[in-house]
Amino acid sequence: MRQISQPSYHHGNLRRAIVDAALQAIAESGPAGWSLRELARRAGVSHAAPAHHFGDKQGLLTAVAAEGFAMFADALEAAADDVWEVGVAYIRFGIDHRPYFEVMFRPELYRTDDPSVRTGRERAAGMLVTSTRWLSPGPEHDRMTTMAAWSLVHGFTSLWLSGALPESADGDPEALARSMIRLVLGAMRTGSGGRGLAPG
Amino acid sequence: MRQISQPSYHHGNLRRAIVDAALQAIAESGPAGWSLRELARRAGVSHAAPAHHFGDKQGLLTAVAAEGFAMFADALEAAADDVWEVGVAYIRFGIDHRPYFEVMFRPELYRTDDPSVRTGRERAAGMLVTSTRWLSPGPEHDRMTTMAAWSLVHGFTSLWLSGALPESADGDPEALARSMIRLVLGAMRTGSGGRGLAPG
DNA sequence: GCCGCCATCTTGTCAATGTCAAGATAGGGT
DNA sequence: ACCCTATCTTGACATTGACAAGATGGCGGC
Repeated sequence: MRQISQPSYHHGNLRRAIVDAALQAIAESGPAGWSLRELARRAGVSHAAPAHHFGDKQGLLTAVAAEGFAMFADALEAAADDVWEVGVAYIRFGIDHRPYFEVMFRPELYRTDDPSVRTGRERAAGMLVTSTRWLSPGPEHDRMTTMAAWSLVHGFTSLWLSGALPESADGDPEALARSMIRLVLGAMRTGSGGRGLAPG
Repeated sequence: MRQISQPSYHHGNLRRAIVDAALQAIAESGPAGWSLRELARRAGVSHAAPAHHFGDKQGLLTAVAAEGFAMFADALEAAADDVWEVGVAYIRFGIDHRPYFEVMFRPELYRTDDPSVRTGRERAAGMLVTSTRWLSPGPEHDRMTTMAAWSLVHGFTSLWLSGALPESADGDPEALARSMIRLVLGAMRTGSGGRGLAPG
């Protein structure tokens, strides 16, 4: 799902190489534990080369966030036919694409008003709204239901990534996530009379 | 709940002043948007003065996290008699003490094995475990129930702080949080036969 | 009352970083 | 063949985190 850019002049495709180096660096030491010059060294170019493509560090992180939101929306849409699996997809994306996720939900790192960021973010938000409607006890609870389901999966992902969950040592996050979603959202549907169809 | 330290020699209480300056700087521009030298300038001391008290930047953030976890555990314990209010207290702490919260759950920023950090974190985790036991459908679901309730309130807090929730523009977060907790955890208790007593 | 101790804080320094400006390079259109 | 322009390099500067060595001043021992 990464955007294809034409081969560039000297390097081949420096823009992509820098973004990939950034993703790797973020995976190794967090979204702030690296320098633009280090990325340039990894890509084998001069220290100021990245600035040409991204302007500054915030510009690079904006590109990462935009790419991340696009991939994220794709992942959610791919599960759209199964309400529960949208939640699982949310969590799986965060864990499988940790560097993207860690940037996306840290708005002070990048320019949240970037058009391509906005597009992806709104696409993902739309998926959450439509998929959780099936769980809501009634139209007047739609917003609250969306917020609750979103909080649940986002919280699980954040806690897992931060290592706060004791379970993160051993288990398989996806199986765990699926159990949790079944426990909570299942209770919401049966317990409060959600108007959704049984998934699957 | 801030730890009391004896007045120091030249400044009065530089350690506290630096921590307070850090909290303010984090509130303004995130946990990485400032420098030790800036804090020193704010406190009116030389650029290397903070290093004496905290060693390095990570040491300062470790002190912030430790203080935060202690306050956090206190806040949860203060609500311990009411299961639902523990969740509300979790969210309220994150929003009222945003700088602490943003550091606490970002383990790459500080030394998570610091003894005083560990103490506070374990105290808070214990509160979550005991308070959510009332919601669990049965002992074999205790861990899952804790994880679900924790994810819910942590996710809400994270999303609110990141500005991702559309509701964060207008409403009162505490009222919203209370409604969400009632919707979800209430459904869990009634829907799945939780063995807890009705709160209040 | 005085003195030495030592925690506290200052000054000086160094490599590394982000960012800007100016120059070099090379592929593609004409 | 030639120039244009995107791409990348080189050079520079202020700022930063960290370290080392020196200055300051309150407190305990006498």
